[in-house]
Amino acid sequence: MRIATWNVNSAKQRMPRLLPWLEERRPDVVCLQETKLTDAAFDELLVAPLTDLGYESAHHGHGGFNGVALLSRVGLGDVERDFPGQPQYRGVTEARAISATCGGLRVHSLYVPNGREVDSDHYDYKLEWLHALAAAVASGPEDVALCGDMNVAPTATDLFDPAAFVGHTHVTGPERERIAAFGLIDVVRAHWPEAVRMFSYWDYRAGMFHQDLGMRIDLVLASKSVADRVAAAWIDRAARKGKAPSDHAPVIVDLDTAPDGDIGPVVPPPSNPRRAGGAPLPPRRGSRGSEVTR
DNA sequence: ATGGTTGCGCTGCAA
Repeated sequence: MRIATWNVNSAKQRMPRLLPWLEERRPDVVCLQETKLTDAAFDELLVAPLTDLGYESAHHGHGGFNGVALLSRVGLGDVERDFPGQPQYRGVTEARAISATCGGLRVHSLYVPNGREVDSDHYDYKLEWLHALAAAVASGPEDVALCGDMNVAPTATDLFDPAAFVGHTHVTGPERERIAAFGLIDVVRAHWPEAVRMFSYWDYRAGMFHQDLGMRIDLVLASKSVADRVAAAWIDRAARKGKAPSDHAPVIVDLDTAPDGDIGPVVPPPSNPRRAGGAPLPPRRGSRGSEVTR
């Protein structure tokens, strides 16, 4: 079962990237953030093309800002908008969380508040929001994956230059402590413990992507029961390239055998015909191939 | 350069 999460920065603007990406990567469960749509607009724009691709979907949004969605081809049960005890910002409950049971797993699509400045009410809101989410998740099912834009870089390795972030949000002790307090496993980092420049977000401005000056703030945090099933975990950096990208790249996690031994939906081969069929790579430059050295 | 870009929805604000 393939799970993906992607902050699309407007589902409407990203449709020309999102739909072909779904066809190419074939995720079974997709968590979207920053759709910036109302539920009515999501229904009008996306439900028909998603149905054609085999997805059920659920959306939670008020338009303008925020907005989260779940897409699934492996069931979409017990959909919940917001979470119990979710804090408000200045009297408003923002559309930043939706969860459902997909393929036997409780999946959350989350858009954690940005925090803006450390000395702001938005930062306090961010910390409260993460604390309340941890309590809500702790009282939920054991098999869980929190997927989304956490707006926290877990460690200094997740930043292009730690010195550039001193005094800013996304890197402070309290933010990182709230992420750690979930007691869940950051499955991409667990899969690539030594990787550097493994980013999921690059600011649109000043050629940050071109210079590979990014951050890893889009995470899949999973219970050990789920993390033990991870066969692959990676950031789809190619989706940040080209025309009209989001400023975030998707995160993709493949789970192998389910706990009951059912292998579940099999991920089809890539649609790219040049790669389909497993054509052998050309020999490496300087390779002697199978020649026997005398 | 107190900068840069994108999106929303009107004009400045959020990211």
